Amino acid sequence: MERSQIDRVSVADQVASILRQRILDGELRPGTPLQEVPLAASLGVSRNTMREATRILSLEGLLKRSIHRGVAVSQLSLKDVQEIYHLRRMLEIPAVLAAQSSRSDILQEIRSALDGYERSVRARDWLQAVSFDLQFHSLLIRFHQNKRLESFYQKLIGEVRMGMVLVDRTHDDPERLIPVHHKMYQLLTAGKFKQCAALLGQHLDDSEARLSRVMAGQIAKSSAKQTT
Amino acid sequence: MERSQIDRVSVADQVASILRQRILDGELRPGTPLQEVPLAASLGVSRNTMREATRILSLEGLLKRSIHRGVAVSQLSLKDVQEIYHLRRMLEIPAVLAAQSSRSDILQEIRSALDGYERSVRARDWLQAVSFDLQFHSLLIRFHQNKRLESFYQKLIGEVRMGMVLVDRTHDDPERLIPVHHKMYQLLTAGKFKQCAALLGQHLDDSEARLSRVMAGQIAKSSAKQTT
DNA sequence: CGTCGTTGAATTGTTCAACACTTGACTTTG
DNA sequence: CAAAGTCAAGTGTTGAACAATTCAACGACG
Repeated sequence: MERSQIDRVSVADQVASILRQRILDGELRPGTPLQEVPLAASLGVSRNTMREATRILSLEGLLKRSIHRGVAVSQLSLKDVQEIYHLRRMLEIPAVLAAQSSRSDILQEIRSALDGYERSVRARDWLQAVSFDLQFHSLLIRFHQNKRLESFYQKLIGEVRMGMVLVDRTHDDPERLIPVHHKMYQLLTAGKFKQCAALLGQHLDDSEARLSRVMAGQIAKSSAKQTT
Repeated sequence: MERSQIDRVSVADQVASILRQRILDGELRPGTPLQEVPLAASLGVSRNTMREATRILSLEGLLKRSIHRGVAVSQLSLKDVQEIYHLRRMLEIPAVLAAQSSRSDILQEIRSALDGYERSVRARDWLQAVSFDLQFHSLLIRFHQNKRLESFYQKLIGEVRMGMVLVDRTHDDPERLIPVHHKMYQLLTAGKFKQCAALLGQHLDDSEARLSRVMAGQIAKSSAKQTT
């Protein structure tokens, strides 16, 4: 295991980060079982360290642990999607309402997330586009100025992203979402928080519907055993 | 380590539960350092298992992990208290507003938490009183019918409780809180959700102020090194 | 023919012992 | 008295071993 500079985090944390990345990038798809020995060997760490890493990710909700049956990448159900979006509405909308134009630092970051999103969409980089989209929303949460809330929200976003990367790029048009985000940004800078909140609410409804469709297809596919 | 029946949870989870209990009961006070070897030995488990347990609790926020410096029971700052109560208001008040008298199952549980609270106060059992108080509020969150929210809230309540058990029983009158909770229950059963939410808001402000006072004293005490 | 133990390999759960690395306190030195 | 060096204690990580459990294959039995 390489150590370029001074580690300020444990190896277990690093391993967790690597796996988290792979899950969120869709490289490890929901349902995929992870075996301790081969995985630990492939990353050049001991089994104990790997166990700590999987423990971290299972507490984050990205992995599901069944005793004596190993861990597997979590699979969202439709109910999960409902739950998550209920929370997103509950957290993001008040965030926007509590926003203040004075927080130009956050607004600026939102702006650059927006730019990054447009760039990624034009470059057809779906993965990066999803990242910027979710970063846009994460930044809204920052208006609450609450660390605990941010980390909880981040956990939710991780779960959303796990499903998002499975979206069929050919049938889903990411370009469609640019104007909505742009409009929200404009309303924010103009101090029209209520209008922005209303638009955000619609956007979240739309987003939920889209993700639900994906998950429904995904669940159907996984329940049909081997039909290659 | 005794195993009475069929374990459906790992030893690490059990150890985590034991430590969680000790922290929430005030047996392990904020700031207390935990050493792996003696602790593992005293509970009859290996160091690795103990590490998994502390990993769990540190992700729950009950323990603080400093690399190469060990773990210690978390110490809430005044800012932490503010953050937590901001969240409590943000979650509990909408919960009450989303309540429905039809959920008589929850209402009934609230009722019994209330009864338990009164009983504990009369029995001068401060620890149990705190438990019932916090259970009362946890039940309100149930109106959201959202598992993720419940577990997040439970984490917050754990942190609150860690501070609550340090309250000076002699200077603080737990009996004072009975009428407020009683009134909230009445308003709930009567379907007067808005009034209930308003009262809850006041109650939370009061509760925050009280806890802040405790924490301020606690922090002052811990910053003054040895002055016995 | 199908159901129910039995067996056994594979995998996870847990322990143990060792070593590397970091920290903090103590000691030495200029 | 401050800066550098020394050292013990504690954490981070490893590797190997053993126990416990699961799962699938197999065969006995009704």
